[in-house]
Amino acid sequence: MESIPWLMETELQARGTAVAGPSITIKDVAALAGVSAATASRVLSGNPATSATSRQKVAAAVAQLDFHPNAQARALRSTRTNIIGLLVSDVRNPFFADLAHAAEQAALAEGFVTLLGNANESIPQQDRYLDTFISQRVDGVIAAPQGQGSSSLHALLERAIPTVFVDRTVDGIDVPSVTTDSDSGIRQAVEHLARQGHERVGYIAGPQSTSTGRDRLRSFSRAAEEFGLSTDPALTYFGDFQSASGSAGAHHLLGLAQPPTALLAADSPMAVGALATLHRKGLRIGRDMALIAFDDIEWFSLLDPPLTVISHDVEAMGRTAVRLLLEVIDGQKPESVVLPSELIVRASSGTPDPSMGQP
Amino acid sequence: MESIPWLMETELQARGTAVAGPSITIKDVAALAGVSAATASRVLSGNPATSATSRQKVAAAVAQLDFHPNAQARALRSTRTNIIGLLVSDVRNPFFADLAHAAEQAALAEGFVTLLGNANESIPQQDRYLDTFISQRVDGVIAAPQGQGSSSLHALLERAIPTVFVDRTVDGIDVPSVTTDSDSGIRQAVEHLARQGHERVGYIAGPQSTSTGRDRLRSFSRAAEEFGLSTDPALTYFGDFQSASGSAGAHHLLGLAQPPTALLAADSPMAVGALATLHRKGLRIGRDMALIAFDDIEWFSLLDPPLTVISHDVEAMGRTAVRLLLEVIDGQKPESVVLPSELIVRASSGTPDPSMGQP
DNA sequence: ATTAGCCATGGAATCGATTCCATGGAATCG
DNA sequence: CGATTCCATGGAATCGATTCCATGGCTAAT
Repeated sequence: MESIPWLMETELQARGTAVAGPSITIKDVAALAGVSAATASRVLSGNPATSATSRQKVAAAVAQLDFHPNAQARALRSTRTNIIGLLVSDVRNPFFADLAHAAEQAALAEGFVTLLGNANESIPQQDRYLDTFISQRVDGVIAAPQGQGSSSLHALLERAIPTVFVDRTVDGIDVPSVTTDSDSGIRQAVEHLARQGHERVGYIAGPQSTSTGRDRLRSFSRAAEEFGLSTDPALTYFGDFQSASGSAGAHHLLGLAQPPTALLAADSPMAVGALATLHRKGLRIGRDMALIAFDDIEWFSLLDPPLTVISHDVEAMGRTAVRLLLEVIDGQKPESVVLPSELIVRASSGTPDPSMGQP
Repeated sequence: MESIPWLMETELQARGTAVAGPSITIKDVAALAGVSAATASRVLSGNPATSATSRQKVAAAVAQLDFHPNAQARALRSTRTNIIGLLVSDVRNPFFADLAHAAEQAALAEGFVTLLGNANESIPQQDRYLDTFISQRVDGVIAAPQGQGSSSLHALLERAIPTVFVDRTVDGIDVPSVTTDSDSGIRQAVEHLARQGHERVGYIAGPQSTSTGRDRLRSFSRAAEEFGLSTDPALTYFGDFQSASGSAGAHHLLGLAQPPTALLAADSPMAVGALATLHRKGLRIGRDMALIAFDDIEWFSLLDPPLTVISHDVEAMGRTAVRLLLEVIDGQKPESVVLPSELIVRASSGTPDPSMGQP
């Protein structure tokens, strides 16, 4: 048993604040255990070529020194970092918060830690993070991508860094993905509104630089036509998936010469923004103006009236993304997964107010 | 100009999916630029001891090879990782989502990336992450800690890893922190309720294993006494800062022999839970039962009635935490920062319904 | 009993960047 | 014009773990 002078607790305590000493390495552990660094390493990584004796001695030394292996050194040699990069657009959006939580927990269960990046719907910032992920030599990336395959995205794929897209995809880039089949939910929503007697439905679209923005708009247009709603292009407002654009969108649509009697927002922050505008204008939701949101959030059902939404299982999406990513890391080529969406009718989508639309 | 056969794009493209080749190192860059690795390294790290010629040649080589330096190797030698660890309890809580977003953006602006950990209000999971942060040799940690200084927390501090507490603190651990002065906001809220004529106010407390849970309860109790409200201990329900416990708390408090006429929840998820219970019971908020939440959230003002809240500046909290952390990393010993809180009166905190409290 | 085979072990090379140190050439000064 | 300083540069050591490879001690098989 050796004494390691610069580790003596008493000395540290005496100074009040600890001072960074030379950190403990596997050699210290090996020396204390009376084995070589190679053997200590084998014990730590669970290599079966170790005797019970050395396993026990190394474990004791690790505990006594409170040894925390240097992840950088390990990663450098073994080319595995046990880090995954998670790129979302904004964790303040509850959808991405749920997604990030689910992915992070699933990754942790598999021994990975998560580097989080918020792209803020900005392509330069997305690229900044992808470049960082490359430099960090992450074992894999889960991304909700934006745009049409930026240079950093190509750099990622050229280096064969395992990547899975989540929520969104990029045309022409063949990467496993976990997405939502927005079409079914939107179709149900439009059908539901048509049945309630709505004819002019305003659509607050997401940015057309995202696959979800495009897909949902296409689904909406197709369904509007199918169920005989107005296909007036003025009824579509292009937002950016953020709350302020929802407000602006609602404001714009309500100001049309022929305003809609119902609004459908392509994500929840924009729905919240639209809600705020409707409140400000004193419109009663579900009576003066119907509102349906894509994405369900716990408290949407607590609003008065409770919001009709298109719901999908975000937690499953995060979990599945991690599962697919692990398969890619493992050298497999998993199939993409498409999760269902469905309409949940609550009380914000009633029949149109006859006083609306007739100025 | 050399050719690097395994990097030829055509070959990669031909295979459809890229195959991980030997990755490009600084030696490749140096060779292509016709300088030594040492010089290339100096250029890359902005060391002034470089000639304009080599700067230009290295830059060209970096661009041509799309070189991304191996962060692990760099960290191993230089003992700086440019990674900070961010430990929160749950990003699905909008408060922590805002905090995480603000901290991550501020860190990015300073050249740091963020490892995110969700402790889920679980001490073992908190420790798991702190241990991981130690192993990753992060340059600093921002944590919303729980409990009374776990072993991993001490391990962190013994190693002199720069740490800043955010939102919460741990008694007896002297670490710079950024917290909210909950007391002023809670005092205002209680005074406001007293003025409205409430006498029995139910308090849905946070877990007493957190400093915020304890502080807010103490503030509430003190204010209740000061303004002459009932100090009946049955009016305090102990939740865990998560939504379900808010529901349970409201349910429990409403079932008392002498139920309260107002509820105050110590964080927003519990307020949402309480809201759900009130809805389910058909109670009109602000009329049958007043409700005030600690933490403001964008859509609280969109509820009907808009929620009275105790608000604080979460974005500033995240930004400040990063600033303090950088100061600690820089060897300084910054003062802790306490941010103010204030009551925002909206419509959920009206006068008590005389029919309540008399079964 | 002798050899083949297995297995735990330690020494040494390795991962990729940074940094210390010695060196040689140009610039500057007396 | 010779001596001194300055500065860009390359070689080599280094960070801390992993892993290849050779070795020696055992057991098992003939």
